[in-house]
Amino acid sequence: MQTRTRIIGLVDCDSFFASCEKVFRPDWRDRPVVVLSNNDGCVVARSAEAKALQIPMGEPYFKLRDFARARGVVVRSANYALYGDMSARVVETLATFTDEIDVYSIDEAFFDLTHFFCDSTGRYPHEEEEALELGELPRAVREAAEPLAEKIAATIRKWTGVPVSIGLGPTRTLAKAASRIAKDNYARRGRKCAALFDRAERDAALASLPVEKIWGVGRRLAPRFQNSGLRTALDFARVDPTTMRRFHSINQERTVRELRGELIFDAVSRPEPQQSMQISRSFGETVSSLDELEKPVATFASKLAAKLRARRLVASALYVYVATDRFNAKAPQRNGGSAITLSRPTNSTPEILARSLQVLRAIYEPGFRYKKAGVVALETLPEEAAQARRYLFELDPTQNEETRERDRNVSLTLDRVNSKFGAGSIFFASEGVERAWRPFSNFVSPQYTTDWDALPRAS
DNA sequence: TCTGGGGTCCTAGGACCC
DNA sequence: TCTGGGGTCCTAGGACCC
Repeated sequence: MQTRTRIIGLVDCDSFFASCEKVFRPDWRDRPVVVLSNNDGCVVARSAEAKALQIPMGEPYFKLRDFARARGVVVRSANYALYGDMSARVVETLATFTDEIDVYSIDEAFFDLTHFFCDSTGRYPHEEEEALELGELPRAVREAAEPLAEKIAATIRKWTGVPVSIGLGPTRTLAKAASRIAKDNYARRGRKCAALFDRAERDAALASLPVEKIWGVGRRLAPRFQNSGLRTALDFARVDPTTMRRFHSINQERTVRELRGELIFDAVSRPEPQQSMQISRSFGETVSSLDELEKPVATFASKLAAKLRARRLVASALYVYVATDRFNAKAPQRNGGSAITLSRPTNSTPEILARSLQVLRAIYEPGFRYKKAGVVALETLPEEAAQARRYLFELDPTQNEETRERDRNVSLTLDRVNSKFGAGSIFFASEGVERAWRPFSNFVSPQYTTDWDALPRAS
């Protein structure tokens, strides 16, 4: 049975982090810009000019430094406060066109335009007059959808300064492929959008897309497909779905179906609540003693609790891990971690902090130079769900209501002060004042949009 | 000083049960 | 005598995404 073809779009910001940096520095408009990961470790975003210089994604900065200096590449440390705020502006602009949006990541959002083109009975005009195959649209609709996408892209650019590409298709996987085609062919076509509804056009486009560029085919699987003669997305789409499942897994079967125009991943609804949340960092310098290791772990635990509260979630369990430098082959290696179930789901800072340190003390082993640690909240639940559950279970006798109330108040005060005076204004002594582990961030731009003192000046 | 951080889903295999 | 078949739950590991 064939259901009505949906019009699914993907807004994909071009070189997002690099573009955000350029918005506030017009003088960098034509310069290569790269943005580094935490700890100034490796390249995570490259402007078009930087890509033209063949700087690879993921390149460690220490390998790039001399080249960047010689070629006038602008190098920035990641500034997530800025990118998060710019991302919200892009989504707000998109929301002026449609309510049906699923923010997929900091630089991508899916949306649905089906309702724009259907009449009051939910049908497309002229749909009966054309013999439509799976994933196809009536010609008139097809020809109107792409200009609308162009308009959305132009509006986002105008209102936020961020350049975006938009792909349209009957499924998420095809919308994603279309956005890539729009990006790859922008110079030649001069358009920021592409659509894959027409069967012949779709086949031609998929034939030009290498198999490793398919959404859902990564670094490990791509060589396997190539070895069996599947070199393009079109080759891939032509494999029988059942065969694909037998030789690979249900994920690859779904990808085949989506490339054929069959809707598998719904466009806008992803109702499942988040299941885990973590804070982890590599350290600027290795640390060895338990005493020193407690500071970053306490800091991550504290940040994690605040992040849980911000999303109105609680954690049912915690996992704490520590690791040595995996790139240092000469140093003895250790990866240790352990989980602990909380007596009751919580997002209070004092409790998460104390329990995290308890786990750390249990897994700590002396004699290693630790380079990284992380604290993970597991089995996260919405606060309301946890609230409702309280009445179903016995209260934990080891912790009375008074203590919980006090912890809640401490957490609320933390949030208020840090929101008013800036993140990190107050913190627990166990987080430490001297932070040898603090990651490097040597080239960070101002918080142009979230800090009054950093507003750009017009002169 | 020299290589990021935060997520999701699926599968295989073991333990255990009838 | 001689080792079925099916189900569930859990965990570790691998794959993917940005």
